[in-house]
Amino acid sequence: MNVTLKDGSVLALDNGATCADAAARISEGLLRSAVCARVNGKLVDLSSRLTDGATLEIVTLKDKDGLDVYRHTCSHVLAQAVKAIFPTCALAIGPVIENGFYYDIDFRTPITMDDLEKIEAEMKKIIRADFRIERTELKREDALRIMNGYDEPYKAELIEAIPEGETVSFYRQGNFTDLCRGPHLPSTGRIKAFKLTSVTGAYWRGDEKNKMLTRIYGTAFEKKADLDAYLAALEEARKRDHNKLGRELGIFMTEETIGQGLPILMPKGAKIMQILSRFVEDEEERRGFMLTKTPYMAKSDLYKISGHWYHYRDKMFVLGDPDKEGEEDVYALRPMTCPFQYQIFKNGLKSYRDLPVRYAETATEFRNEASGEMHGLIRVRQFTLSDGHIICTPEQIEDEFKRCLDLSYYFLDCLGMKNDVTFRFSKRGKNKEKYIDNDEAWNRTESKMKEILDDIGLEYVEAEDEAAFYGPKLDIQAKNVFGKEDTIITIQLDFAAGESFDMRYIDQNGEKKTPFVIHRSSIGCYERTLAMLIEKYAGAFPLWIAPVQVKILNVTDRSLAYASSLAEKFASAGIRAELDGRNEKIGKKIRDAQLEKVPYMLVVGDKEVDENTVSVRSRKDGDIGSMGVEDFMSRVITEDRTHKID
RNA sequence: GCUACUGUGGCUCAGUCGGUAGAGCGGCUGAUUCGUAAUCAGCAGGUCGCCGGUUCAAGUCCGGCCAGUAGCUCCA
Repeated sequence: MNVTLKDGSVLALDNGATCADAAARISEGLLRSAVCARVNGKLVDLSSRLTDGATLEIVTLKDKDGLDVYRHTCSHVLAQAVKAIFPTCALAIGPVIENGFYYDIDFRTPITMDDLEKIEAEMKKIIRADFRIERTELKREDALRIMNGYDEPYKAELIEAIPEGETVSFYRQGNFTDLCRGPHLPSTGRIKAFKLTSVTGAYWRGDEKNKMLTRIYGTAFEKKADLDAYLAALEEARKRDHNKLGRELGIFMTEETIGQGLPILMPKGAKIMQILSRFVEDEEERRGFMLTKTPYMAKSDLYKISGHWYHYRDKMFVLGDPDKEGEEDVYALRPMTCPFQYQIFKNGLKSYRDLPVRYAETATEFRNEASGEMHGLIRVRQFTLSDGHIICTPEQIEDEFKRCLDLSYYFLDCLGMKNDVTFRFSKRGKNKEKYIDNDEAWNRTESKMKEILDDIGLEYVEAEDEAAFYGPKLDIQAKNVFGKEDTIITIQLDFAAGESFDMRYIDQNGEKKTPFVIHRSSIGCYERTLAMLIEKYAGAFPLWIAPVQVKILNVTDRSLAYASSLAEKFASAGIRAELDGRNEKIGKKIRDAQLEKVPYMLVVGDKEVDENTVSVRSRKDGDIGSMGVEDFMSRVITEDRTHKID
């Protein structure tokens, strides 16, 4: 029989030949590095038999799929080791993830990090034993009986989800057998470098109503050196953690007597937020937005109209007891700005000529997040959102949506984050209780958004069950140093607000019409965006964002008066400068300014005083020589105005 | 909220078998006036997260609470 290889050549093989036989025919080296095979585009074991006319590609660790198979086998080795040490535990699932794998296990008794070492040792034994890994297939009913017999309720539940009459596959290595679709490495000895990285909890099937299982995370690489490099890179990334760096740099702090999720922005953090919000407000104004300032709280009645009282109340800070007091006495801190800005639209009759109306607000909002969900500046209970709403005619949706995206993209560009984000089209899910019940409107709005996104040519992923309760969203996503993805900016279509808030405008024909609403953030929530910036730049912010742009360092007391006059001059020119007038050696002052990550340091001594110059040191390039004071100032002002990114 | 872990001067950490708290950095004071990543010396600073329990004795053991970290769930 013949099989076609990836390069188009044809390989003649004996009938009944396996993928491994084919690999051996190509080269011994390939057989040694082969992980699995891709036959007719489908990943299979090396031991699987080929058929005449198939297309074949031998997959190695150079291929991401190959690495995934390698790691998946590693998760089976983990399961085998765990079963050997804790025979009474029950296995759930053990998939591959972006940088490794995990296995969810019900230990039935708690385990600790110390147990990880024991498990790793057992895994090494299994790898050394080099068990052959064999695939077998069973009828669903037989598989179910066996799993129930082994007291593996999670596996049994997985099998139950498979349609009756189908066969399911198992993989056996030594005395251990696991339900698995495969494929796998040919033997356990092929694993060369792995490490178990953490142990945490995770709900069975991702549902908080289910039992919490123990999840063991691990990773594996082709070579020990690759594993070490990965672990070192992880260490390196953690040094950029905003939650650590942000505190060290005096950007924010928390205080337990104030409460969870309530960070204090210290002078430097507040400065950055002011720089950003001024910039955002000015640019929004240029693009036709009107600034509003609405109350931080409202009576429950308002949230009842918006629907938040029913869909969102457990996340709201409610003032007063709805059960005891008259409902009109119950207030709640705002979790969003929408219903407040709608009132502005409703104030006075609107004509189609007024539309689109664009409101923007630097809006502080409050959400009572569950206690375990807080994280530095990324997830907090009080935050300030560059919030805004566009009220427009249905015909204007497309243009307005594109303008919103363009604005956000402009801000991301100025922050240097344009290439760090991905786009997510968030749609309604199957759990319809979470969403406003109106299939027609959902279908219409979701297809409208898809049409717009495709027209722009945006690359995006579609996500089920991620929409707002009132409509679909375009979420702009970014990852933190731990690889965890969060939404930083969102643009949302809302088909319901116009009607529920009784918003109207008069059209060309003198008829009352209901407008459409777009919710949008332009630069996101300032706290979260700041967190991402800290991590991106490791605290060394571009000059235009840096809370301190210039540090003036006098060499001796003789140059203190000159240094001090420079500080005043810079301040009146709008340059954020600080004087370090301490009686310290210049080396010490430079070191401190470098650690503070100030973009420019000015060394001024007798020479500079005489010549009316400054000796400039850049945090990035070191000493860059001396220049006239005016020259330096115009350099800083230019970098600031043009939002230069290093 | 759930699972696991953590909490000792402002910061980073040490503190053995339960015997009454230690360092470096930082701060203050003094000396030094110095040219591109740490000058020297002296001094001060702690209800060991909080509350309770066991004990002759608790930073150390036990329980509860608070806060933090990672993950899960949820979300900007």
